[in-house]
Amino acid sequence: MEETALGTAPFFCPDETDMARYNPKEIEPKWRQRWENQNAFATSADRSRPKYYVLEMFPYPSGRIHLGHVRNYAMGDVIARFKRARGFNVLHPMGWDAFGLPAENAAMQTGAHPRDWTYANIAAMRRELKQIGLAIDWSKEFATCDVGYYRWQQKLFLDFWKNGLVERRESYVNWDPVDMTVLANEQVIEGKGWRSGATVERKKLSQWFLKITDKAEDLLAALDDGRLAGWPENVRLMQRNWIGKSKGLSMKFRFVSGTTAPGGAGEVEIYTTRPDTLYGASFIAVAPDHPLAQACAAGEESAAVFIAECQKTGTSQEAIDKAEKKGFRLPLDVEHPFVEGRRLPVFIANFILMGYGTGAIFGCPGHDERDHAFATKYGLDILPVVLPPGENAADFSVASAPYLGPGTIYNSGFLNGLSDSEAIDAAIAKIEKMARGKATTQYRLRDWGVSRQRYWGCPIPAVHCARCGVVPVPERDLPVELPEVDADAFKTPGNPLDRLPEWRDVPCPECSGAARRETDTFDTFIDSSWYFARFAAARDDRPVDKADADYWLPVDQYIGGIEHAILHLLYARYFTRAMKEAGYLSVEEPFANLFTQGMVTHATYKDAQGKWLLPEEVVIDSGGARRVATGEAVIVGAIEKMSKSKKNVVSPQEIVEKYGADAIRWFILSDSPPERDVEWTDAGAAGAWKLVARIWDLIEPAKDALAMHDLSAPPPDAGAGLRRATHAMIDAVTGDIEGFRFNKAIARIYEFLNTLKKAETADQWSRAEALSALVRVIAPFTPHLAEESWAHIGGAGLVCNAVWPDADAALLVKETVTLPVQVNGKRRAEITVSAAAETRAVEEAALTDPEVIRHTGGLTIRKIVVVPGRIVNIVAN
RNA sequence: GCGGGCGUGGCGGAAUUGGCAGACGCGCCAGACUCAAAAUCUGGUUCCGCAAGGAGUGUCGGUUCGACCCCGACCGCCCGCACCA
Repeated sequence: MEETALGTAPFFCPDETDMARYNPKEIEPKWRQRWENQNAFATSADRSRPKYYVLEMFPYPSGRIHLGHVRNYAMGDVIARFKRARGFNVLHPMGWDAFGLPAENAAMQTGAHPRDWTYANIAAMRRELKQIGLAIDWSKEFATCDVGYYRWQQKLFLDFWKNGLVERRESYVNWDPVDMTVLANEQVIEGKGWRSGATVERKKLSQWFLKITDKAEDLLAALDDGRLAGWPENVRLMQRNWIGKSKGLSMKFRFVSGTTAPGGAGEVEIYTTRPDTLYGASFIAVAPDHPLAQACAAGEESAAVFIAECQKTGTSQEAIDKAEKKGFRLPLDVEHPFVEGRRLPVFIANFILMGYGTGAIFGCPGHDERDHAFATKYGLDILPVVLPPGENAADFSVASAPYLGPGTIYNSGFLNGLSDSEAIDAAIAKIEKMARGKATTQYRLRDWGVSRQRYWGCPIPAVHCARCGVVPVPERDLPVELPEVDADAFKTPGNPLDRLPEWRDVPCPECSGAARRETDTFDTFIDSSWYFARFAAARDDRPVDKADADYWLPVDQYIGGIEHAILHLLYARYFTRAMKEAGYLSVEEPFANLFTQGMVTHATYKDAQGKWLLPEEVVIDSGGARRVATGEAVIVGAIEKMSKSKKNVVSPQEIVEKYGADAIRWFILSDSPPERDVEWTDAGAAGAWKLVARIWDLIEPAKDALAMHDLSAPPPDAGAGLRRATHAMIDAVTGDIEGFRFNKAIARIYEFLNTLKKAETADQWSRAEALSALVRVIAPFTPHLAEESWAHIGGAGLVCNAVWPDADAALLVKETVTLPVQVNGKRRAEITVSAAAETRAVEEAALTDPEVIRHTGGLTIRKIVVVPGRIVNIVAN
């Protein structure tokens, strides 16, 4: 791991003298109290103004606010405050994604009940969030574990069920054979159960599914038809790949006469996206779950053993992909459809997935990575059938590696000479003509399994009756509340709900016979798939109020981590469509604009024994990194995402305590582009504190400046340099906030501070205008400082209610421009010309410049490139 | 394994999207203030070179009057992968 170079200066910490300049500890709580007293951020019922719904992904109540949260909510807060200042009716709510596994883990470890643990965390985190000074309408707050929320989720599920969006079927879970419990992927560490250490197996359970694949086509179409124009291209691309639409061929291979498939099947159906490589086929492989494999296993012990072996891989895609490619030769061969007499062996293979296509493939080792590895291992033929452009058929080989690119088909009978894409069409046409298969469309997307065998989630409102089957809980019986359990119940593996007969055993809603409740709870992704609608349109008697939802949705700006690019965002898009179908919403896309922010990182520290150390245990001075307590040397490791396991976490509370909320907000937005990772450094936070104090130093002598100068009256000196700088700053900052370039907005503010400081000779009117603009543009970033400053210079009301300053276009126009002049691409001189100068005049000015003459002496001028307003390049030799 | 992203001074980053590479901040250096230090203020700060000048945006190659930006190959790091949220 690379050692990290860090500044060696001792950390600055403001002392009493500094606090006498500007004391956030007194000033910040004061303004937060005023905002609360005046209900400043309450969402207005006034529908005449244009609305703006800004939402950050709501937090999981893990216990403490971390800097990632601060970054996320600070960004949303800048947008919310900015849009308020621009006259929008802003909705900016906050809530808690409160169900989930960590609460049960905590129960196991500490004996605290998940409910108590969760609500205590919410209370602590709410307190911490409020200290950041967010412009949030707290009256909208809810947690997904509130019965008042999840009862409406149950209602939505029943509606979806009625509408045919819900299905029950079998699927695999990770099973810990020692603890006898279902494991989350997260609880599987290198193939072993996290508590028992036992090798995890796959086990089939009957589970609930939402049929997201039915909407795959529209979920895909919306990515490209402009409905998601406000989303980053990379997220749309990831979703497109995740949905994974492919056009291919489903076709049947006949078993060679003489070999009989168990169960009597005469053929096996495969799916392929590369029918152009059919002549390169050298084997057939089926998934371990394929009926053919299962049938063979029934009569053949060794096949059953192999299949059982395959089941010992976890359920995650990564685990399946990375497992060594293994196969089991079945006593079956198929006929090649085009080549008389060619026989292909049939295998069961661990890398074939039953859930995709038909669960069977033909292997073409010459042109597929996995098939190549498989064929090499089992000594199968590797035939090249696609010739790359520019290659010679005699020399080209795929013996050592497959060729995956485009090319011309050869060694392939009637397909010879066609391009790969022409050959796909030709092969499909031929197979269709032979009545052996047909062109089909496949999606990689699988249906959404929503059952979880856990306590701390929303109960699924269903009852299992031996006579009536699976029966929905009647709406009058909603909510199905989570029953009370002892905290001790979590120490026993498995789902406590299974062990509560008094809750579990109920009469069937239809026949009143003995029946059992569904004891699975919902995937917490469901909770987060409609919370935005509930924020906008909560009512006590239904999931959402249609009129409110119609006014507020879609969310105008959604902000959250890139780690949610696929699952959460795709599920929310699906759920919105399902809610529209059930008559609750009018939109199908929940988030008009999406911004994905980067992570907060920090250097990692270890002691000589390799134990992780907290940043607060480490001091960095001229002697390098040392332990505060003992003085021993500390190893400085890589800069990584803040995580508890590596202890590279900094508590926002400490920073707020030390420097104030404005400083933490300013720094977290200033250092990196919002979409990129930001490294937290104490020095950076200290720098932000200095900035806060510096702005106050500038404001302090200007008491009542706004009262003394009537800014609505004409300025005394329209062309003054300071006025130009002020309006250029307003223009730049406004554009940067709208474009989510907060770091650049902040750089512009710094630049303006430097200008303002130097403009000591400017008239008082222009200075008042500059300060008035400055205070209003810093308000979204450092709201407490802005309020204090606004009051000090005599601004009317609260600055959070003040209108955003307008840039005067007349002051943005430049009269002259300074152009660099290059000679043969190297910058040699600079000329200043009128902004309206003609190309001829610019050329003239460039050629007569003494530096240009010096560098072109003795050369012939071949060409002059003039890019108006940008650059001049003289080509000479 | 598959999918997505990133790579620019000592550090975070900027570059109007093909037009002055290094805005702004941190750090560092020098000066002012101070008995002194911190804080504050002023100036400097990509590298090599006294200078003229030269080199330079992960590496190699290409397109162009002109490339951090576009194209090709490679190297390194990070994120996601369906039961973590």
